Amino acid sequence: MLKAEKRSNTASEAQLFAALGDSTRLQLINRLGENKGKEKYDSISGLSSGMKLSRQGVTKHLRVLENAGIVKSTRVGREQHFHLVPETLTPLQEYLELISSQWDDALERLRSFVEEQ
Amino acid sequence: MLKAEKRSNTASEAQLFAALGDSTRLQLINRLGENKGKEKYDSISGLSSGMKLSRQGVTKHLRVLENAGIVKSTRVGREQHFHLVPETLTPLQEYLELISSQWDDALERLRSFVEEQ
DNA sequence: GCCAAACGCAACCTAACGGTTGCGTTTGGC
DNA sequence: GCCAAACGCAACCGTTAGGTTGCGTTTGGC
Repeated sequence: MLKAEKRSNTASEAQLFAALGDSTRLQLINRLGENKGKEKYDSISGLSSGMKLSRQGVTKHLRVLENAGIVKSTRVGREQHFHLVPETLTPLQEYLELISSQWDDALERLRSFVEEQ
Repeated sequence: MLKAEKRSNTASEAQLFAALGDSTRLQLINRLGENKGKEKYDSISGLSSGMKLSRQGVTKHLRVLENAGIVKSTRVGREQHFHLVPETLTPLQEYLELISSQWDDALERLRSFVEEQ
């Protein structure tokens, strides 16, 4: 097998970050996190109630999250229930940690370089 | 002083995520991480060389990153040097961890609920 | 069996985004 | 002192994103 690329696929990470880059969608994620298991709130109508925008607006945002793999949905009768898929976000956590650690490493190299002078 | 909100400001987090939600900008961040301290690559022209888009295109992306606080710049003569500010990203790491932990908690509550039956 | 709830589809609109080009200004180096 | 490098500003363009409205369809409950 070929070795994995050093840096994973920035395209898919960009898609994930972009999906999180909207405050309405972050609100939806918050609601799904807080009300996990409470059926009343994880349907489209349930999630829409209390939001400022229309049901169709909420639907569009949920589709974005679903296309990114951040949520999944199941149909139950006439309702569609959504739930989080937090595993999808772990590559982002790793990426953010990588940036920080790279920066730390660079700082370390710089420090030792300076000390050698 | 007032206590901080339970959930930080989703608006600024959304802005940060949005700034990361573009593969060109992730590339720029990667370059700034890899070539930290190498002056040749942290200027606008340096960062533009090897990219597919024009210098002005790169400039616009750098401004987005700068407005979000992910990079900062300093003027040195006729060049503008950019560097990462990784601290800006820690709220995002915390947020992602919060989602995961919330989900775990909810799972735990569900499990104990089931076991009580 | 009928009505309302929950949803999908599609058209439409405006504003923002990603990108380019053209041109002017400051600055470094020979 | 002159030229080219590095950059800022502004106009422009096509596409996408966020949001609405209208209407049709499936489904649950009384």
